Order: sequence, then C-alpha cells, then structure tokens
Amino acid sequence: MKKDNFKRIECISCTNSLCLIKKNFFFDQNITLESQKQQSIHKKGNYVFQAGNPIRGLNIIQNGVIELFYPGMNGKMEVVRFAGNGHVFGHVGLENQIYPSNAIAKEDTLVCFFENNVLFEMYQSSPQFIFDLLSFFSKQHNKTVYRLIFNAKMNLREKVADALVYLYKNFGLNEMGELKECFSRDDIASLACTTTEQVSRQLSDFEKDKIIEKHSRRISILKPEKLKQITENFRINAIHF
Amino acid sequence: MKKDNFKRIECISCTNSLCLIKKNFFFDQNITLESQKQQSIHKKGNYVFQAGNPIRGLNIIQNGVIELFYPGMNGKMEVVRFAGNGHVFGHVGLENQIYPSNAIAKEDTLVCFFENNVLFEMYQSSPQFIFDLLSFFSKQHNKTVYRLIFNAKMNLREKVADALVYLYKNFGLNEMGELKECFSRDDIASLACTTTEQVSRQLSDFEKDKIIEKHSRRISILKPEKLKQITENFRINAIHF
DNA sequence: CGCGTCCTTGAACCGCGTCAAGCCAGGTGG
DNA sequence: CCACCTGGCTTGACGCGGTTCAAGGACGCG
Repeated sequence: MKKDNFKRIECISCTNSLCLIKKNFFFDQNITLESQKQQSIHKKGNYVFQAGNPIRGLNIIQNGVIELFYPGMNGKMEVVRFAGNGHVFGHVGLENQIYPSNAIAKEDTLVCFFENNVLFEMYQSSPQFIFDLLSFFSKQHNKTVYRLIFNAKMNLREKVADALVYLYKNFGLNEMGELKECFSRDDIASLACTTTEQVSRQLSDFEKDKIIEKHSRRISILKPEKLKQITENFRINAIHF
Repeated sequence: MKKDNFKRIECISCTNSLCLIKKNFFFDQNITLESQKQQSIHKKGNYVFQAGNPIRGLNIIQNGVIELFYPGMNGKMEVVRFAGNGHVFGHVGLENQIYPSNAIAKEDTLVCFFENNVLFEMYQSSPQFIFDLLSFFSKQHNKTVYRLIFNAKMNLREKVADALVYLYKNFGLNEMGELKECFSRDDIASLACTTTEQVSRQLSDFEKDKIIEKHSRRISILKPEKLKQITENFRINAIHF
C-alpha cells in the first residue's frame, strides 16, 4: 500500500481512450468530479485490495498492469485476468459487497479511484455510465468464461499459445517486439491453468518452431498469426476474445 | 421454438421471489408494462435462442430450467450454467450485441420476455432495476469463475461432488430427496468438465460410500454435507457460490 | 564474487480420457 | 403380454499427456 510521489494526471489531459469516466463525463465542465477523484501509484508487487474486504469504490487504471486473482488453496494463485490501461476493476455491484478477488500491481501502476458515494452521484447524473459498466462487466464475463472453458478442453500447446495471444492482444509488444517483461512464466502458467515447468517446455518448443524467441525472461512474438492458428479450432464459434 | 397453449401468469399473481422485474415494478399500478410482457412455454429440448443471433431483449424464467451453453468444437456442448425460477438470462449489454451462448429448455419452461425498447423505458423509470441487473450479472460472473477455476484444480471426485452440490443447491430436491430428473449424466459431466463415463464411475463410488443412491437415472442425495466436505478445501476462501 | 530467484530439462509416475462391450429401463409394436 | 429396440448408463482395460520431483543453469543484484 506504499504510495509514491507522482505527477497527478487530470482527466482532461488524460489520453486514455478506453476510460469509461472520460467517455461519460466532461471534465472541463466538471471541476467537482475531478476534485473527488483520488489517484495513487501502486508500486510493483503491492496489493491494491484483498479478497474479503468491503468494496470501497471503483478503480480505473490510468497506466500500468493489475493482476486480479482468486485466493486458492495452499498459497497458489489463480489469475482471473490482467487489467491494463483504461480498464475498470474492483467494483462488482452496488450493495455492500466484498471483493471476490485480490488485486496486485504487476508494475508501478497509476490508479484512479472513486468512492462509492461519489459513484452514486455519477450514476444519477449519467445513466449511460451505468450501461457502460454493465456492458463492460458482461463482456469481461464472456471473455473469462471462454478462456476457462477452452482451457478445460485444450492441450498444453494450445493453452500456452492461447495465454500468449491473450497477453499480446491485451498488452501489446514493446519496441523490441517483446511481451511486457512483468509477465513471468508463472503468470503464463496461471493463465493457461498449468505449471511453470510445462510453460517452460512449451516455450522452448515454440522457439524451435521459430514462433517465438526467448531473451532471458523476455519473450519476442515472431509469428503471432501462428499462435492464433494453433487455437483456431476453439475460436470458430467464439464471438469474443 | 414450438409454443403451447398455457395459462398466462400475470406478474401481480406470480410468486417468484427472485424476479427482478417483480421486485422493481409494481404491477398493480402498471398495466402498460404487464401488457408489454411477452410470455411463452418453451418445450423440453427446444432452443430459446442461439449464439450469434442479435439480442432481442431480456428473458426471465417463471418456472422451469434453462441450460446455457457455449458452442464448442465438434458438436460438444459446454454448459455454462443452468438457470432456474426467477433467473435472468439472455441479456448481456445494451449495445447491439449478439448472444454469446445458446439457451435450451431442459424441461417445459415458462419464460417471460421484454423487448429491448421496453427495457429501455424500464431503465429510465427505475435506475434501481439496472443496479440489480448489474449486480446479478456480476454475481453470476463470480460464480462461473469460481466454478471453472476450481474445476481446473480439482480431481475427479471433487469435480463431480461439486457439480452435484451445484445442482442440489440451485434446484433443490424433489419429495423423494432426488435431484431433478432432467439432469443427465452428460449434464453433470459438462458441469464438472469431464466425461460421462467418469461421472458414472464416480457416482458408483459415491453410492458405495453411502453418500448418494442411484435409482436408474435419478439420484438421491443422502448426505449433502459429505459432498460439501469433499470440496471444502476449495471453499475456504470462496465467498460466493 | 556469491547468493537468490527464476527458468530449464530430464525422468518417472499416475490420473483421466478413450475405446469397447455389456447392461438396464422404458417405449413400441406384434 | 412378451419380444424387441433404442438411448442412456455402467464397467473394464489401456495408453497418453501432463504433473511432479529432482537437479542443474542463467541471470541480476548487492
């Protein structure tokens, strides 16, 4: 929960295209709302919130990566999803509910936050905003369901390919054509519902097939279309993802 | 899509406690809304809608069981969930979207239906209604995620036990202490992400352990607490379900 | 340079999916 | 009323894929 000094980013000058707040509220006319927005840096490895605590409000990622995972048994983590720029997280309803998952920063992440009482006013003033939230969560739902259902039916090669496509599609590549370095083999294993060892093996296979290249822990995606092709059977009827 | 003759049930005389419509709208003052409600019987085995078609509106089950499943490859069905009395289904957002899943009646089922344009008016007149929808879908989301994540980590015994608990909790037992007959071994297999054969084997095991009893295709749950105990490790941190 | 963390590779075991065959119950028709 | 038939359920045997265990390697950091 450590917070750092940082330069506050006002919504009006934020370039985040996915943000539902930015989309629904005009901040040049809305100084009050800006003043009610909380913003903080969550350092890599720190919790933003933990499962079981009451929901305080709505988080939006200004910049960074948040891992959402369900507390499993024997200390093992179960990644539900990774959230990137503009993504909403940590808000699942309006009753007095508690967080179903943990949220942890995978890298230093700037998070905007609105408390429940502020949110309530926002709902009143913009029904479209609620619609968008509803829509966001239902899409998220479908994505998660697809991922997990497919995982249950895919073999190792397909699962790992799928996890790589997920990371590549949602978080892109850096200027070297590599996945974000914050994703470890363990993260991929968790996404693919398998073990670190298998991921490691499969990545070596993919490297032999010239589909990817490994530079220590970083992974270059050489042929993204090949990866997609591997999981193609599972996408024929898949509408989302 | 066959429809039968049946006795229409007005909301005002409906005893369905879970229904979000009933909860948010007072039908004694709202004859218009009642007249805009469509109602139809969907015979066992018929589709209510199919994945890929545009979403026409919101369905609510008055009485019966609907299976929601995602179209998998090679004709295999992947059950997402079963929906029972008062449950909402078939509405995932407000943009022009298409159904992500198929919906099929597991038994003769009475379904209420509101078209999109009617819904829009309902949203306007009752923000609480949207809140409830949002809340419903986010709970559904959490349930599904838990089920699928746990499935990925559970062994056969645990998975089948979990599926039985799911059916028992959501649809109860008849006067003989049996699960609803409309659920086949295949359904259980699908819920548990395994095969019919394995389900069959495991049910025999449970019968040896006096946890259940099989009467041809019907299943008596003798010791529900034992079933829960089997999956206990996975519930320690599980908030929902 | 040494330590810790993450990654890699190999080998052995075993749980589960698959295939094949038989069973049982309910429905149909002679 | 019995014989047959069909679809769902059951059981056994087998083999593969993936998890697990163990050991060694690479990289980064103090």
